[in-house]
Parts: sequence; structure tokens; C-alpha cells
Amino acid sequence: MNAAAKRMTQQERSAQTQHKILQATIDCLVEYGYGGLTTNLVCRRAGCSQGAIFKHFPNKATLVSCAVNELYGELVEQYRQMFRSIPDDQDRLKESLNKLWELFQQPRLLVVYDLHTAARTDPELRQVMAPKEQAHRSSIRDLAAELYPEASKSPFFIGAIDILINSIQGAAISSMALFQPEVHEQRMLVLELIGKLFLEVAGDN
Amino acid sequence: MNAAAKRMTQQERSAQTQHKILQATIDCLVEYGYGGLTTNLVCRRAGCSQGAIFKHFPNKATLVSCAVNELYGELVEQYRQMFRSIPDDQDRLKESLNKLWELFQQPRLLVVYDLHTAARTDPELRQVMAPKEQAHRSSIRDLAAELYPEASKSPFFIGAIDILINSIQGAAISSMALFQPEVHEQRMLVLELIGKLFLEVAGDN
DNA sequence: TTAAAAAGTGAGTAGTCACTTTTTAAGTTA
DNA sequence: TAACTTAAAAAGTGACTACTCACTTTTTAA
Repeated sequence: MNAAAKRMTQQERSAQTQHKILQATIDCLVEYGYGGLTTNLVCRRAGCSQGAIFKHFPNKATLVSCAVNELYGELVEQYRQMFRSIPDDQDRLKESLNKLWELFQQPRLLVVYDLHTAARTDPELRQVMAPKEQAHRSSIRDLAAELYPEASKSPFFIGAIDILINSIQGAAISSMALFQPEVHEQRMLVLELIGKLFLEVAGDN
Repeated sequence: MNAAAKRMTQQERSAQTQHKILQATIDCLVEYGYGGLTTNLVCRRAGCSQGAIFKHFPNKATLVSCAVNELYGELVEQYRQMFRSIPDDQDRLKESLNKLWELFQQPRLLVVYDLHTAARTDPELRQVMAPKEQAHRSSIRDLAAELYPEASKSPFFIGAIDILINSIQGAAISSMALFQPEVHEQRMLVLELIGKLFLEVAGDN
């Protein structure tokens, strides 16, 4: 089959299957959700045996934990790249909000909400998620402060960022149960209002 | 045991156990989440046999669907009562926002978010949740329009309500994974900002 | 009083789950 | 090369799942 992968060191071999397993776990989370995640599905998608999973990860909880690590890392990197690509002109705020909205609707982030809600009744998962979400939030705040240094001095700044994230996040979650069209209609209104709020905050100080 | 419950009509008997089962289902959803819901747990909490569940509900999906119906009904009734109790003075807006925040943090509503995220990867559940959430949202909008008739004429009104709900909802979901303190600190800031936004919308027209 | 109907019971079924144990293959070192 | 070590595959294991079914108990109708 795979003619390219011929001779590898044990370390390379091990690292490769570990990576395959983690990516497969994320894929399964996207497709089946946390509730539908099984080690069987993961190993089939990774193209390895079930035993291989337990060779690298002592149990399912650890597997999920490591996958979450991987996922958050990828997401934060994605933000940085995306925001760096926004030109520094008048429409920067509008562009930023638009991009952020898109980012928060993407399947990979929907998984994060899935994990959050599951964490409510799963203490072990909660312990994993708490620090990840903390770091995630503050990296978004830092990014916003970098982009809008003048606004970041306002005492309302952090609050405004949190409203922004929460409302985008809340919209994303509602849209999981709701069907899409209405949410998209609302998008413009929501973004306009948040924009207003932001300008007010920025001018407040 | 239950000396009071002696002679009942079949209809009464049936209705009573059906109600017990639905309440037990909601309780289990609160305590164990959607992912941890089992018919075994439900029947033990309801104090009946597992067979009784399947006498009244053809399968687990239908059981959950009926429990969701019950839950949403109770929640909407709760809103109405709560908002009616707010005095019509200057601080009404602030009071409303405070109450709303508390409402959305209560365990029974956290279950709803759980169901929303589960609905993403569970088409059957999604079909159940979609109309319920639609009705839920519009009943909140109606309630807000009743309370703030002048603001409700603004073209931004619905958008503002949605930001409000989404951001409170988003905060509630983050707080499931996060630990509590930080969220509570942010609460005042968030509510103050949303209040500003509201006043602006109200005066906009 | 008695027959029929409805409600409720609880052991049983097939299937799935996370995880283990045993076996085979691949890579490393003498 | 042969002896050894590690990785992965294959084949379990027991616990738990939703759901069923033969049966008992309670209510209704004749």
C-alpha cells in the first residue's frame, strides 16, 4: 500500500501512529460528538488496531485530553494567522468581527462546546477543559489588545471582549439545534450592534 | 407505604406514573447530563420498573423528547412569573438583566445547552430541539417587547435581545468548563455593557 | 361475580463499550 | 546473522446498554 513509508525508526513509527490516533480522535469528535466517541471508531479511522490506542494512551480520558490539547493549539495558531492577514484600514473592526464569527462557527470549534457541556457532568473532563479554556480566552484577549491597543485601556475592554465571544459562542450553540437560515440572517444585526458597542468602549476612555 | 394513594382510575394511575417518569428524566438529565442518561437510572429515580417506561414511551428518544417538552413549558412559565414580579421603576432594566442572568445559570437550563450540543450529531434529537428552541426564543422576545414597548419598535431590538441571550448563554456554557469565580466577577461588567447597549437601542428610534 | 383490558414487573436478549491478554511483526543491537 | 526489545494486531473479557416478553396485579365492564 504505502510505498513511501518503508523504513522508520521505532521513535518515528510510534510518533506517527500517535499523531494518526489524535487526528482521528478529533475527526471523530467533529463527526460524532463527544457522546458518540468510541475507541473503536477512532482506531478504524486512524487505520490501526484498538490495542494500538491503549499502547499510547492509558485510557480514553487521557486520549481525549491529549486530543483537546492538540485541537486548542491548532485553533489558537489559526486565529493568529487569520488576524494578521486583516489589513490595517478603516474596516478592520468589521473585518475582524466577520472573521471571528466564521471562526466560531467552524466544526472544529463546535467540538469545544460539546466538550464544555459534557464537562458539566464529567469531573474528569472538566479538570482537563478548565485550564484549556482559560488559556484560550486570554489568548483571544491578548490578540484583541494587540489589534486595538487604544481600546484595550478601557476598563470595559475585557467585558466587551467577553460579550463578543459569549454572544458568538451562544449563537453557534443555538444554531446547532436550530436550523441555519435564521441565524445567518441575524448575523449582520448582531455584528453591527457589537461593533457599535466596541466603538463606544474604545471612545470611552 | 403510600397510604394516600389507594384507589385510582386507570387514567389517573397512568398519568401519575407518566409524570413521575418525565420528572425523573429531567432530574437525571440535570444530574448526569444527556450522555449519562440511561433508562435504568430513570426508572430507579421514578420508583418504577424499566418496563413501565417502555409501556408509556416507545423508545428512549421519545422519552427524551417528551421530557424536553415538559422542561421548556416549565421554563417559559417561570420567566413569565419572574418578570411579572419586577417592579415598574427606574431600575427595572437592571433588575431584568440580573434575573435573566440567574435564570440562565440554573441547572435546568444548563440541560438545554447539553441537549443543543448533543443535537449537533444526533439528527433525531435535533428534530425535537429545533422547534422547541424557536418557540423558546420568540417567547423571550415577546416578553421583552411586553416589558419594553418603546424599545421594541427599534429595528435593532431583536438583534439586541439575541445578543443578550447569546452572551448570557455563552457565559453559562463557558462556566461549565471554567470554574465559577471568574465568571461571577465578569457578570457585573457584562450586564452593565448590555444595559448600555439596550438604552442606546431604546433611544435609537 | 367474572371476564376482559390495561398497567406494571423483572429476568432475559443481543449488542456495544472500554479495556486486557496473547500473538505476530518490525526495529535495534551483539 | 541471532537474540532481544518494542510496536501493533488479533482475539478476547466482563460490565453495561436499550429494549423485549411472559407474567402478575389492578381497574373496568357485563
